Amino acid sequence: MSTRDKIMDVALNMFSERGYEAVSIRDICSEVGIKESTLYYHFKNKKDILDSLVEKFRTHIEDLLSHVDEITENPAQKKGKNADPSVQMVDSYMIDSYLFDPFCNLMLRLMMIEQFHNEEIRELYEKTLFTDPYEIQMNIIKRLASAGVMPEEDVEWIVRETHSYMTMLTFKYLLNGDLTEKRKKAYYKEVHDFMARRFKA
Amino acid sequence: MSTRDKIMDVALNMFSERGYEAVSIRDICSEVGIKESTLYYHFKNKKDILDSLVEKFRTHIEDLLSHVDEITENPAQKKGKNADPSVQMVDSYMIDSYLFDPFCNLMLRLMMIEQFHNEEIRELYEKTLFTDPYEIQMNIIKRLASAGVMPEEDVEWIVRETHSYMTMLTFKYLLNGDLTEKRKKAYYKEVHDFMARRFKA
DNA sequence: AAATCTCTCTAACAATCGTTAGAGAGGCCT
DNA sequence: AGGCCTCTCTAACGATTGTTAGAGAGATTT
Repeated sequence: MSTRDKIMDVALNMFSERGYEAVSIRDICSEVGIKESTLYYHFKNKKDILDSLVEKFRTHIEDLLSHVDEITENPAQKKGKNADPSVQMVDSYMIDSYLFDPFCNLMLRLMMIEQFHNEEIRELYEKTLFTDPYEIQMNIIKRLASAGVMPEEDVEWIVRETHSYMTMLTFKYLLNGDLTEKRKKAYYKEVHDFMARRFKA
Repeated sequence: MSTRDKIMDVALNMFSERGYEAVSIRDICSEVGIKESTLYYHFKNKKDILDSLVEKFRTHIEDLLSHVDEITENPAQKKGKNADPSVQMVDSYMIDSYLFDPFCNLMLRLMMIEQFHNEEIRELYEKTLFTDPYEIQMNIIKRLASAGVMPEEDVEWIVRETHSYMTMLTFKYLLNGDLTEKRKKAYYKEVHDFMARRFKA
């Protein structure tokens, strides 16, 4: 891993736990094992580290969303031995490579902290935790409804309830204290229980 | 308002927006209009301000919870011209004097920021945003079920869905950016829509 | 009237903050 | 071999951090 990547990695870990302003350049440097002036060779100032993290997250999310669209539109391709409904496929993909993913999870924590005094981060926070997940759920469930798997008229409320349940669980288990195996397990179990009830299969 | 109260008020406003560590003693003092040494007459150090805020919130919440218990157990007393079900009464009480209350709302924001590196605050955060609200909903809906208003076997899932919906709305509208009238209105409307659908009355 | 208590001030302390100038070491191109 | 580019270092800068000693003003108690 390059020095630049190491700096970003360490900075994200510290920022997401203590907040951007509470972490000093010297904290980051001593953890990485470099002198302060070396950091300033890779970043023009402290803010530049934060901006780079946000930019990296932006492109990461774009890739992820386009991949989700792909799965949603061609669910048949991805079916394995048991024909999972695309809801479950997309959800398990979102869990593994978004909510459980170390980089994304720490970025969500960082945004949760910084959103109150940074409008750019606030918008990204709202988009990635509320707007995008809702839209993803909506696309999938609309598709299921038009395929006749569920009644058309209930779509909106099914989406709302699914989305709100997943969101609550995310805040309760994944954006609360350390992301331990125990919390991941508890989260996964509750998601499974909800899905089993909602889409009885 | 006493100097001590002014300090706590200003500190809470600043802590909840920028985080505890990012706010300096001088920031607080110049906003209050006192010198640093005066602050140290009222608080033994910076941490003491935070601890005092947490303590104030703790007793505030205790009072609030005991009042909610009172309403839940004697709903008849509080009925006005139209006989609201106690669900709605408690919920509207919780909204006005908890989620919309300036002190409580700012404390929730502060706890949201500080929970990642302060275990005491994390526990209080989990209790006041997840554990307590769930229990309150459970008490009310159990009461409605035993009164025959709704089927007993569905109680658990009705509580879960109500709680998750309310929690999601809280994070989306009340713990996101500034607490504007617009966001309050949007929150209130969505709560109303959900309740109207859930407890068709 | 003297003494005590309550509250605020001036002025300073060492430590830490973000940031920079400039030198040096190693690899690559001419 | 000489020059250039990449990366890291030493050493320091002015500003800001949390905190404290000690004096002074006003009200209250003795």
